[in-house]
Formats: sequence, structure tokens, C-alpha cells
Amino acid sequence: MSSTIYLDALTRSVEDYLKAIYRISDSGHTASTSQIAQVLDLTPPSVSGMVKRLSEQGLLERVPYHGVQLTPEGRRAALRMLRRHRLIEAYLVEFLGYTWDTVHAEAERLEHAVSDGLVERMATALGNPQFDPHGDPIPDSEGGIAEPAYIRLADLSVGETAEIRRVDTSQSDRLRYIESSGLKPGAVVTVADRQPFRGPITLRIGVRQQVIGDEMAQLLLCARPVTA
Amino acid sequence: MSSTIYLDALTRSVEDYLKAIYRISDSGHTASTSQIAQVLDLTPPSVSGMVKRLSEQGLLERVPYHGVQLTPEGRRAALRMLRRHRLIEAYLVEFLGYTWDTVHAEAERLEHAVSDGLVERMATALGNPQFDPHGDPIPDSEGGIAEPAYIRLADLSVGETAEIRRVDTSQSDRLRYIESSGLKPGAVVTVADRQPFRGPITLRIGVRQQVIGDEMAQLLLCARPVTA
DNA sequence: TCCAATATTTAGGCAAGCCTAAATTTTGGA
DNA sequence: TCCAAAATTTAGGCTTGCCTAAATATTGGA
Ligand SMILES: [Mn+2]
Ligand SMILES: [Mn+2]
Ligand SMILES: [Mn+2]
Ligand SMILES: [Mn+2]
Repeated sequence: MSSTIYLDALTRSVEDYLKAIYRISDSGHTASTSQIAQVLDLTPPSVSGMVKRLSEQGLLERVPYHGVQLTPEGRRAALRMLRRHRLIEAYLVEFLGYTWDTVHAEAERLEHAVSDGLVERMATALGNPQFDPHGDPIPDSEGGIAEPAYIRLADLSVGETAEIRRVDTSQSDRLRYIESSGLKPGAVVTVADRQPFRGPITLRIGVRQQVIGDEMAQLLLCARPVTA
Repeated sequence: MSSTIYLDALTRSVEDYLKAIYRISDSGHTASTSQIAQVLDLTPPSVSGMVKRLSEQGLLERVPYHGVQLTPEGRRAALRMLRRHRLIEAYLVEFLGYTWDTVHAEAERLEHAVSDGLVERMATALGNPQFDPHGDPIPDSEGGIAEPAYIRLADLSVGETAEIRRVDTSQSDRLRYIESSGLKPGAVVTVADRQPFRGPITLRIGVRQQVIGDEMAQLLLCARPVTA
């Protein structure tokens, strides 16, 4: 078997599969065929076939009918793609006038075409940022990643204050709404009211007030204030 | 038949075929199967098959056993790729520290992944340049291209003075040699001596003197001085 | 004019990646 | 415990794009 995998010989499809599987199985868990199919917008049989090939290549471990998990090699490849994707997003926003709601689609293609060298040049131009425009952490070039544990805004109690740090979506319409509501990463909010049954949440943002639904509140990842 | 071709639905392979055919058939001429195969580093049967598909798609006209020619649609697609390729090269050199001998390979991949929007943003950031780092003309976004008629340095006579404007190679070793000899676009040279039988040419570059072989002299495209 | 060398195409095959339809396995509720 | 619904895999097929080997067409020199 191939003991070393040449990460830069992977196809676009394979790279997107590995990213998807990484995303699904954030904590030691397993990714199912249908979850992968949903994320990549493919049919389950397509995923089933690809996943078999990837396990033969040593990029993931497969238990038929029970899902897959990345091997260390697969994980390395996935993190390499995440670094690329997020640095590209940051670069396009910083230097080429992109906005956070338009940058994802562009990065989704470019991530497969840039060289390692170009990625590092972009990182240098940006000053080696830790986070992309959505607050997603950027893995370092050795494949290390810091995944801070955030709380969803939907889980805060009335009276709590927190800073929005990360946004858990790449859908343009959601992102535009979040921005127009003043809820981008960096915003500090206080929960003024919460209606039961996943009802609307009323926030204080500075002097303003803003009501948001549960679906949006689930997307906003926050950190409680530094207990100085 | 499809009367309009969606240029942004072409595959990477197809885009590279069209560029290659455009390059080969610079003047109304025809591109042969083996020429295309050589440029793209493929076997003639592969080219024969692809070329048949492309002619069915209306991107080129094919006379079996006698070569192909781009249709207006095919030409449009080829020029679109040239614009992308050359603007990407210019951008990487201007803003990301690339050198002219390393930039081609990167652009060869990125040209297929960028969106029209990104290309135009790069063009704007650059101030809509007319030429890339190698002196290759950049087609405008409507598909117009100015191909100035240059003289090869190898065709200048003793005593003639000319400005180097364009370099007809993308090979890194050649480019590095040209740069180290002070023969980049912009350099003004005078032919001091020419040996017969495609022998070495001696140039004066300012106060310096430089001897180059015929192979190199063929790559350097020049303009005679403005006859003020 | 003819024929051998050269160029091109045709034939047949393969891998990657996708699909639909059918078969099989797992699972959760009665 | 059992069985129907849901999840997954298998079977079979298609397109793209490449290859090698064999057949065919073109061409230039004797
Ligand atoms: Mn992608
Ligand atoms: Mn992001
Ligand atoms: Mn290319
Ligand atoms: Mn160039």
C-alpha cells in the first residue's frame, strides 16, 4: 500500500470530499454516507463509491453501513484545504474588494488551483492571520488548528453579554442579513429577552435593539466576555 | 445545434485546447493534430478525438487529415483564456512577489478557476495593463487584441538599434538567462556583429556588450526605434 | 507515376465521477 | 421479537479525457 500520500496529487472531487468529511465529523464522530451526500449535493450511491476508493487510498477508514472517519493522512489533506480556502477568502476580502457574502464561491474553486507557494505568499501579505472573514480559524502550514469552543447565541440566557466571534454559514443571503443587523464577528451583544419554544431573541447592540429568530441565533458563535 | 456557447461551462482540457490552437494558428493558418499534440504534451489520437468533439460543439472547424481552425466562438473562448492567463501573471508579479520565470505554471492552473469578476478586479488593481510581464498583449474584456508586429532580434542587421518588447517563451531556464543578460522587455540594444550560418550575435546594451546565440535571438521580439 | 515514410484516424480500453434502479442491511417502534 | 421504513450498497450505465495498437490517408522523392 502507498505509505505516503502525495497530497498535491488529489483531484478536486477528492479534496472536496475530505473537507466535507472533516466538517461533518468535528469531534471523533463518524460521517455517514447521506450526510456527505447532502453537504456535497450528490446522491448516496455516488458517495458510497467514492468513499470506497478513498479508503483503499488510505485517506479514510470505512465501516460499511456505519460511516467513515479520516485517517491522519486524510485529516492532513483536509486541513491543508481549509487553510487554502480560508486564506483565499481573507486575501480576496482584504486586497480585492470582495465582501464576506460573495467570497466563498470563489474560494471553493481557487482552493484547488493555487500552489503551496502562492498560499504562503498570500498568508505573508495578510500578516499570517488566525481567522478568516467569517471567524473560521485558519490552520497553520503544519496542519495545526485552534478550534476555540464558542457558545451559540441561541444558547445564551437573558442578561448575558457576549462577543460574536464566528458565523456558521456560507450562504450569501444569511450573511447579508447578519451584516445588515450589525451582528458580524466583533459585535458585542446582550440578550435582553428570549421567547420560549425557540422563539425570537431580543438583543441589545450598543444602544440599538435587534430581534432575531432562532435559526439565525444558531448560526452566531459567541464568546462570553473576558472575566477580567 | 447550440447557437450560443456558454464559455464558462468549458472544461479545463477544452480551454487549454482552444488556447493551444489559437497560438498555433496565429495567422489565418490551420493547426495540425500533431502540432496540437506537441503543445499540449498528448498523443495524436487523443487530440484527434477531442478535436472531433470540439467541432461538433461548434468551437472549431475541422477538415479531417488537414487540420483545424477556430470558429468565432472558439476564438472568443481562447482570447478569454489569454486575458485571464496574462492578467493573472501580471497580478502575481506586481502584488505577490512572483518573478517572470515562475509565474507561468501558476497562471496555467488559475486561469481555469478564477471568475470573470475576479479577473476584472485584478485588471482594475493593475490599472488595466496592455501587456503581461513577458510583453504578451492582454486582450480586452470584449475579446479585442492588439498584436503588434515585432521583428525577431535574430533578423536585425548589423548596426540596427531596437527595443526588446516581448519574449517568445515560457520556459523558466530561458527566461532566467534572458533576464541575467539584461535582455528583458524595455532593453534597447544595437547589433554590433553577426556571425553567418545562424551564428552568435554581439549586442551593445548601453555600455555593456553581450553575445547571444541564434536560439535566444529567435525568442526576443523587438521594435525598431520610433523614427522621430 | 508510384511507393514508402509520415501523419492522421479508428478501434478498443481504462480510470474518475457521476447517475438511476434494484438489492441489502440497519433500525426503531409495535 | 419482528417487520416496515430508512439508510446504504451493488449493479449497470454514461461522459470526459486519456492511452496503445492497428488501419488508413497524405505526401514527397525516385
Ligand atoms: Mn472546493
Ligand atoms: Mn470562511
Ligand atoms: Mn491552463
Ligand atoms: Mn506571459
